Amino acid sequence: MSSVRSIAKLAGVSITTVSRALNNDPAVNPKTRERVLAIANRSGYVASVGRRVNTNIGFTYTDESTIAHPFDAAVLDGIMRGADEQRYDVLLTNLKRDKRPDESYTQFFLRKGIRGVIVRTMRESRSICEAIADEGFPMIVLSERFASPNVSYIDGDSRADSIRAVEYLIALGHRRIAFGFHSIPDRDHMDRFAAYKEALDKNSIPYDDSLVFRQRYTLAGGATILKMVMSMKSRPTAIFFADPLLAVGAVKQAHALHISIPEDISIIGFDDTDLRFGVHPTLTSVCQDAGGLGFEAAQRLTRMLTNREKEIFQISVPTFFEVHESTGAPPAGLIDATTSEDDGAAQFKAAV
Amino acid sequence: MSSVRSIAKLAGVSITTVSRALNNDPAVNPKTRERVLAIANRSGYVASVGRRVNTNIGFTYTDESTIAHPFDAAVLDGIMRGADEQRYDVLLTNLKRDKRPDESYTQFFLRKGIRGVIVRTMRESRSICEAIADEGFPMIVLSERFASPNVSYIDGDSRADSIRAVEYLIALGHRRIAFGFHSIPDRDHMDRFAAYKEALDKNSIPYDDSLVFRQRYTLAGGATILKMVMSMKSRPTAIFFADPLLAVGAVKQAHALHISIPEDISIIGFDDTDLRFGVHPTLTSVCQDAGGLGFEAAQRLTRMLTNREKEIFQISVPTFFEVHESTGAPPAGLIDATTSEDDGAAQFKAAV
DNA sequence: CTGAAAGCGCTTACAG
DNA sequence: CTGAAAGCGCTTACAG
Repeated sequence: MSSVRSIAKLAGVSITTVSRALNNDPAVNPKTRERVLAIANRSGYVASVGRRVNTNIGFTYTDESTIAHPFDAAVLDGIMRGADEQRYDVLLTNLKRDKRPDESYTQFFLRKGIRGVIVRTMRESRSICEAIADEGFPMIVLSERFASPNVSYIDGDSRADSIRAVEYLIALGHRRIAFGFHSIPDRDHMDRFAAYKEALDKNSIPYDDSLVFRQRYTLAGGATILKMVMSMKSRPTAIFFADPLLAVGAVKQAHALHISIPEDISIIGFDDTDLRFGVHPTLTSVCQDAGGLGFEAAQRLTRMLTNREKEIFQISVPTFFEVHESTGAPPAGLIDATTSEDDGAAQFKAAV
Repeated sequence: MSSVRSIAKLAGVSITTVSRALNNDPAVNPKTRERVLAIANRSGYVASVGRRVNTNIGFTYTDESTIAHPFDAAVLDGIMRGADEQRYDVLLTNLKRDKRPDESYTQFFLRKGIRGVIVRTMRESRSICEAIADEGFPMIVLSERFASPNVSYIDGDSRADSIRAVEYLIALGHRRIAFGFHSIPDRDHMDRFAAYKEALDKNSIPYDDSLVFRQRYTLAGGATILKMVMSMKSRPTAIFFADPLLAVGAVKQAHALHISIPEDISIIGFDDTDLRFGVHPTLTSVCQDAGGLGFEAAQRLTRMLTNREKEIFQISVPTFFEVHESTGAPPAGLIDATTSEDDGAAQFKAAV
């Protein structure tokens, strides 16, 4: 391996001069510096000590990385913007892949050159976050919540707006409202499911298990839910989706079946980014600013590192509810579901 | 700052023992190790030398970071998968923000702990890539091409498929084919524009400047192009978009105007990810596997680093052309544009 | 299981 | 503008 010593030998100077050249000491003769740097670069020299700054925060997955998902991409973009102020860089790592069984989390992060970490975790790996917090390593968990007072987190709170969304449908006259979510029982989706039930309850609409649809969070999952809803006897007149892709997939399927939104069915989506604007009609949605979550997490973490303080953050950022064009009054014939048992299925068959 | 010395003092052991504990030497008494690690973690100890591995590649922007764009997000996802095999991590950095004027690119990267770099650049910053290559630092430029034989790059070659796409429209009977692209003169878009012209030329269709539309790469830009096309006298019967968002925006606008695709107008999009599937009808598209580009770049770079070889890669990955539902024969009344001067504008007005 | 001492990589005050 | 020497942070063969 290349070192100051080997470079000094090749350049015919002392290690002192090599060190100075590498650190841009103005005292060094420019020609000497040139020669030294050329040799250093050619031999792949890497300082094993010293000047190398260490201003990385980690964006770390406990399990598989899912960086291509719109939510994660937006979060990461926010993290980069948030880390900018204190001039930190962002290192993407994966605990599952690289942590050695014999090292602590702190050791793992320091080995990677990480001074603080933003963690993205699945439900089953929550204990990892608690362990990192117990070690005292600077950390913020993204998009989860913890009861323990020493685990920092930032998450979006979609509960109030999910209730608002369902009540908006109720105010428009809807009574049979379907709920679509994905089959991974993460906190966000369970929150929204609870909110859906709470909104029904507050408005004395009985909860009906047959109106709840679980699918993989894909366009096909959303399409499936739409088709199932439209083929039901006394079908729902609205669907509230807790997942962006499901909502988009449902809209796409509606077009394919010549079902009009919102004339035939109202749809409310959930959006972490800008997907609601990519379809027609623009989706009335509960919206979460994923980039904002990442920004906030990174800014707080890096400020904490700069100030060398130790703080615990437990922050819930409320979502916001946007009304667009995908919601309206229920179709006249279906307002009272009990008196028009078969209209839904009939209309669906006509559409197909 | 915390060091082996200060920790040794606090723990009441020698620096030797501290070093061993930090490196998980099995010879250390577990209780001693516990005590040392606890102190190390508490005092925020960071090894300034030694064991810290340095297996980072950089994903570096020369200008602004655009990580939230679907193309970049997909690329990064591919990079992470590609870096996995050799167990590299990915550090996101920005040359514009952090490079000191007095340091070489190599020094910048080494200071950041980066052993090789994947560069994303704008047209105006191509010279930076050449400078990095001249220094001999391991690098692959993503999604650009270079004539210089010592600059490594990997890019998607969409030219052949862009010609194929336009010729597919011609084969369906289209003669007036509009071209929509964004206003940033990057290589990709200029390539596709050239291909559009070449396809017309090969088929003896005169190029018409008024059928070429430049807009910002937003949904609104695509919507504008669709509206402009539909309101033209002797309007085009098809549009080929060189940008994903423009195509999606056009489809959305068509729905809003009750214009049917492909019955009223055929649309071919360009897709770096999966956007073509998110709309109805699924867009016939020239497709580029952005994740694959990132994967390939990262895998080759990290393998090169592992093998300590120096290679130059100049790789063009062909795109692929997918026919879906957004293309069909031109509307009967508009097949020969010269005989139906006003049909397009009339139909548009009726739709509005 | 532990430590004193040697030694590597690096930087820097001092001398020229 | 340069180098010999001192010194820091760290690791490790050797001794106990």
